[in-house]
Amino acid sequence: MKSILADIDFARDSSVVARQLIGVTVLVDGVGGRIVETEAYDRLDPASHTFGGQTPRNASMFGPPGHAYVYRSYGIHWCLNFVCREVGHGAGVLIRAIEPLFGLEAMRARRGVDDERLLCSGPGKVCQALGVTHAHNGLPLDAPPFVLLAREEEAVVLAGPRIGISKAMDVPWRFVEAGSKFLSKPMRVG
DNA sequence: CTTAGGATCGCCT
DNA sequence: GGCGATCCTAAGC
Repeated sequence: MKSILADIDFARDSSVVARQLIGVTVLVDGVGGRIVETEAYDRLDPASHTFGGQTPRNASMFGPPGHAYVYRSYGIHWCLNFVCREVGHGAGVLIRAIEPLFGLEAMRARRGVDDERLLCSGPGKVCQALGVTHAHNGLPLDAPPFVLLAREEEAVVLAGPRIGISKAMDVPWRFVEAGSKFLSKPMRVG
């Protein structure tokens, strides 16, 4: 495997970064795989945690780009975001699904399931499988335990509406790798 | 296939 | 008190 570090410009718009991240490999302590599903969120976006301004929970999303924003979802799950734009802006990319490639047994042990398709097919599952918790909130993505590896081939990316939100449903800021079997949900066709 | 409910935390009104 | 950028299980069609 080629270990070329991904050179993502996290200062760009989250929608641009979200598309560029499809096909990039993310590892946490050596466990991870190819990103196949992302969603973009922005300060001027009613569906974003940052829409209402800074709070203790979302503070790291207002921090420097290229760092992690980890939040607790529904009081139970963790969700991992990559911070975008500049300090104080409040934008990020939610990592929604990964194609498991490295550390499969660690993932199975943490998730309690065997089926590869169920290991990382959702934002909460990704964090459970990779061992991401609040302890990772605010950490830089270019230093351990994180590793980002460039994609080896161009990815075919489809865009569509985001999942699990009740505002800005028409904004097509969900990005998936076409044909992937590891998505949280298939991309609507047509 | 679809829908419903429970778990449970941070921030909102 | 209410509501999520969720997940799992169960039940109904």
